[in-house]
Amino acid sequence: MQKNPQPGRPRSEKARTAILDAVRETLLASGYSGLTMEAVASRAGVSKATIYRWWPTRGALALEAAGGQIAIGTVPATDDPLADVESAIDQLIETFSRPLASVVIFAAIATGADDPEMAARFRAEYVYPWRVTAAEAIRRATGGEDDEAVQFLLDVIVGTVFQRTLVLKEPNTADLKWRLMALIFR
Amino acid sequence: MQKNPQPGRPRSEKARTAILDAVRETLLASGYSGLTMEAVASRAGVSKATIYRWWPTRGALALEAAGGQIAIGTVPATDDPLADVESAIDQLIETFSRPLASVVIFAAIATGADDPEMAARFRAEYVYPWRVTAAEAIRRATGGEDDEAVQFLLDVIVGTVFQRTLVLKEPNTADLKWRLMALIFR
Amino acid sequence: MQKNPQPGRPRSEKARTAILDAVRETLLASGYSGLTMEAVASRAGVSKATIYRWWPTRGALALEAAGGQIAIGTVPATDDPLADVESAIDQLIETFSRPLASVVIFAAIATGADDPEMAARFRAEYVYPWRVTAAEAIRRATGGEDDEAVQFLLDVIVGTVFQRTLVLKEPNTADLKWRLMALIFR
Amino acid sequence: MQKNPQPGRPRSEKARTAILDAVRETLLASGYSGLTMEAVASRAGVSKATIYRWWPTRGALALEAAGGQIAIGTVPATDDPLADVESAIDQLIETFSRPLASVVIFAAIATGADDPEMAARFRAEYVYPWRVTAAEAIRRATGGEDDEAVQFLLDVIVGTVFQRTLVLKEPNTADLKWRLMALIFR
DNA sequence: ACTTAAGCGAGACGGTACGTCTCGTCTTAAC
DNA sequence: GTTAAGACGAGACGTACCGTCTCGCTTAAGT
Repeated sequence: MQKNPQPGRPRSEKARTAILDAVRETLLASGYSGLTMEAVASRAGVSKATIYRWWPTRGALALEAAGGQIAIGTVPATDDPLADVESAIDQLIETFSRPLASVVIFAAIATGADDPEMAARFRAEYVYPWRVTAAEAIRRATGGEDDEAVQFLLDVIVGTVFQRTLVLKEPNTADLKWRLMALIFR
Repeated sequence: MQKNPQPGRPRSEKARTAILDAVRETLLASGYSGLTMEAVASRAGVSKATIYRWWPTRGALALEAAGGQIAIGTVPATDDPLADVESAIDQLIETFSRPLASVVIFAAIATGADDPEMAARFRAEYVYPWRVTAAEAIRRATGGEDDEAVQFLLDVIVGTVFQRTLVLKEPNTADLKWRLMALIFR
Repeated sequence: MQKNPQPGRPRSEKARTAILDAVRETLLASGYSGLTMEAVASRAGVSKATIYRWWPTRGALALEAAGGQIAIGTVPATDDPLADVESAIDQLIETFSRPLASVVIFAAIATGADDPEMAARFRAEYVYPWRVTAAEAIRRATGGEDDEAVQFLLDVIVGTVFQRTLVLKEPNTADLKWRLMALIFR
Repeated sequence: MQKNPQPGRPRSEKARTAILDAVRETLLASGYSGLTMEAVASRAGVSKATIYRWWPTRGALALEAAGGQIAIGTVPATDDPLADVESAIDQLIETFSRPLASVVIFAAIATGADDPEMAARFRAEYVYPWRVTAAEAIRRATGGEDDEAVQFLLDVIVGTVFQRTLVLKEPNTADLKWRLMALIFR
């Protein structure tokens, strides 16, 4: 027999969905710089106040709207550690190739300059899970490197893939995985 | 006996200097997002029209103002190729550690999403010279790898250093060079 | 049981009043040429957008702000038609002597060169009512002149009073009415 | 072997003419509000500084450029004083009908609000000569009215013609003269 | 059924910055 | 010394978004 946990009109799921859809459409159509609150409100048929009631900044909005697209998948632990590392690299490349990824990841990194909190949240929510499981795979594949060495290899992988796919927009990702594997494991 | 090469009042070197100084001060004080044309004009004691007369966008302004800070130095070719590669990595780390570098490089990358031309100019002017000479050093140090392999190694170096120093803001850069050297040459 | 007749936040009467007051103060202090949107906004403690939301041009703003000062009063129809014509002339002289009248009437006439619509609105709203009732008074006082003759006499009255009080800024208006009465009625 | 009476390059008559022509063209094409110094300079193929060297304001410029069009002709003194008054009214109507007159006279009056000096110069140079000779004609035609009465009649004439032709833009000026004559001389 | 309280749309509000325009002044080299 | 060219500081233009606010109206749960 619980108390009314929240009196009043409940949050409109319809508005929430319309807003997040509008954010995705706007990001794809106009990029992060075109993601204005007014544009989102207008496209979603929603009042600006409703957006601000639930998301403090457009960064938070973009992050939540694109969440499903930018979360890097975790790496399973099979009994073939090399295959697991391969799989970690695949996850990374695949995520970075998604339509919204480039837009939102750039924004997250660039906004990080002004707003470290958002950058931290981005990493914690969307990168960290992959990082932990990928680290485990590398540790096993390399036969027990110390943590610093593993973290370094993760940075090599992330940095290189980021550079190739997002900064240089190199479309050919086929040999990227093999080159990285060869580099790391002799 | 040449004709007047440029009629009219010549460009004021004083205004130019004041503007570029104001840009640097503003970038350091308020970041790229605080770099408004009005702020620069006001700090430089200059009219907005004068800024727009010479720079079309704040991106161009930031690039020119920070130019000296973000140009990665080229790599000399000595008869110790390994030392040359070390030197290339040093140049990169040292450039990325300069006060303005983080701000402007993030901006260049983020703006690149909207304005590929600026990203291209950034690379051509400030990165490419280093890249060419660093590639040559790697080629010699590795005993004549093919170009694709060399480019890949450059991306590994740039990506890793970018990731470590700018994205993760890892202050400890001491072992970064040695880890990269060890990774590449065995 | 009516529906919400106007959705959204209602117009701020405070802002409206502050703007119109600021317009009047600015007109008196700096004339029509000093009536900039920025000056009004600043003096009224209001954003420029709020002004533009409700008035399309500074002309419309001046007209509305000064409306009460430049509307020429209508002429009552008593059973002494000569007294009514006198009263019509008095109204005119009195209106033209008000503090804002000179500034705004000049502006309305001068702007009329570029923007006939504003001149038309000025006449329709602030002059026409007087003109109709004054015409009726003249008609009765002259014993039924045809309309063209009456309109001509109105132009004589308006033109002469305008010339004397506003163009020549002749302060002595005492004999103006009597001279006009004498001219028109022998 | 005379001394150089004025050292240096003499004033370019060509530039002067080009400027005044450009002023007239601009006034006709864009009205007084379109008469910007930049527009005149550009149309005349002349530098702005050259304009400012010789005319202090655009008002002075307009007045000089349009001078020939807005000077009201003087009234001859024949032995038919009534005909002379008629002639005075004709001069007025004819002047007010010239292409540039409306534009410049409005400007002179409107600018008069800010800059009384210009209004005074306008009257002294372009209206006063007519006014003196017209006053003389009226004095003779009315058999020696006192000066105040004559000045009043002049204001009636000027005011009425201004009102009809310039403010109301009434194109039919045929009966205007006769109505004024009838009003003044019974 | 009635009350209460939050959610919602619409849209006005004070601000800030935008990029453009014209002003009147200035600085140069050519004439 | 005057000219054309054109850069300059100043400051208003009208527009776009910002984040906040004030309305009247839903929409449900608790009475």
